[in-house]
Amino acid sequence: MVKTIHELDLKEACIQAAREVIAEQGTEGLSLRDVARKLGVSHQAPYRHYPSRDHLLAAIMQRCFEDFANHLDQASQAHATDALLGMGEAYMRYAAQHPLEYRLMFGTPWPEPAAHPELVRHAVHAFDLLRNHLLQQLQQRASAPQSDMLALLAQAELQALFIWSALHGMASIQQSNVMQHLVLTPGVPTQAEPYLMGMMHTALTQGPTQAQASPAPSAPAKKTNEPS
Amino acid sequence: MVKTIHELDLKEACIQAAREVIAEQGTEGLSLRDVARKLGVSHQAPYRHYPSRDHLLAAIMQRCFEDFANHLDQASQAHATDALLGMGEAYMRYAAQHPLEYRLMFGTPWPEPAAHPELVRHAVHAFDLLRNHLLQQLQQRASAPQSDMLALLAQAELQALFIWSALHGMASIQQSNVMQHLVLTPGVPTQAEPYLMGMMHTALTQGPTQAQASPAPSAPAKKTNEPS
DNA sequence: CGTAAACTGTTGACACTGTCAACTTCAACC
DNA sequence: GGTTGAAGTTGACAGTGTCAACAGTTTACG
Repeated sequence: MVKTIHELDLKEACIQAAREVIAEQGTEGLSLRDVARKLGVSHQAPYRHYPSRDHLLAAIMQRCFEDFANHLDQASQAHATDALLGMGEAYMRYAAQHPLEYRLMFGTPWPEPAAHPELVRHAVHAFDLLRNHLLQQLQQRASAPQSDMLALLAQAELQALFIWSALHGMASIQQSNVMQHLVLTPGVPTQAEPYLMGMMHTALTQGPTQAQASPAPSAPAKKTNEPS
Repeated sequence: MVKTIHELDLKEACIQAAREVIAEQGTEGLSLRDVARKLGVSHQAPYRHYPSRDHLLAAIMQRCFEDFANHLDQASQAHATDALLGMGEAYMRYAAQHPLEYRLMFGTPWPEPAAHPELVRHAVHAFDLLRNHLLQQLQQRASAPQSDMLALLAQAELQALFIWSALHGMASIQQSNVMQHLVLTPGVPTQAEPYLMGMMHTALTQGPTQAQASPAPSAPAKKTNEPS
């Protein structure tokens, strides 16, 4: 039995084969024995490189996060006039073009988080891209040169979480089959995404209003940023 | 062998037992044989009432959607001053208190959508609650009595999708273990949710701005609503 | 009433999965 | 040359969803 299959080492080939399976059948349909068959090796061969199925999954998720971060970074640099809008569109584009990878990253219950520190590092990096960009933008607009650096950072993080929430929420909803059954007014499904972008833009330039109601009082009504 | 277990019929008992398993071990850990053992019946007994594991899952999801819709409806009525804010808080509260049920509804790849029309009906109902409330609110604010009913509906749907996206996104992120590893500025995690509510409020009262950029032109820049 | 059908539940099997344990190569190194 | 360690193979075990054939009970109907 010729074994011309491992041009690259098995460890790498496993990831590649597994990603193909995932792109076809989704995360749930992935089985170690399947990738082994696909590579023409015994069902225990992958087990020699990954201690468990979850470890292989973690490795794949890590790759996806790398790709995703690169995708975002590239787009923000290409879209010079409004890098933020560029990142937002890139985010949605990635989710639309790689639905199963996206679901793998953000929709799958993670394997024990402590056991895969590398995975966490790569996942956090994608978020940092967004946060740093927002921080930089806030610093440019801030009138005083060093106006409470920590407050600016917190501001950027809140904005980043808001943006991420809105984008992820819409991407997630568009993928879930629920959307197709909603019986919406004709133009709405295609308008939803640009509308969301517009709403985000409004909120980001105006800042929050009438925040708290019943829950914990926490801080005494954080000052909002008002550029111009 | 006494069979005192079926006070209710097995069909109902299955759902109840399965929900317990899900609340303990998550959706992935659910097995028909497990609920059968838990009920003291043979492994094929549940199979007599549900054609497959997916059908049982669909039945449970349906229940969850009922509970969820009731939760939202109750909250919106209780919070008379600002029903919309009430629904938003209720949404986040439900997600926080029933994380696994929430994940089951919105984070699990659905079984064949066409095979479970009842499920779709109940899922859509929760969305309709939000949409109808927004429509009613828009109608109250509209100056002209019948100012293009269809446009108002579309407006309500866009707003509903925006709200849903933001809420679902934040809920989903808070559950994903990623949030815990982000190393945020101290106050931020607790401020994130009220901040999001404030941003949503701003966007809803102001309307979208600077929507389109590069993608499809589509409609000629829909007019935004500007109350007052 | 009696019989047949329908429903509900049981047992046994099959293919499939992840994972453990023991076995074979086989190259590298002192 | 013998030892060691890694890489890969085979075989087994428990667990799963699902199919098929069987048994008990309830219901329907002539």
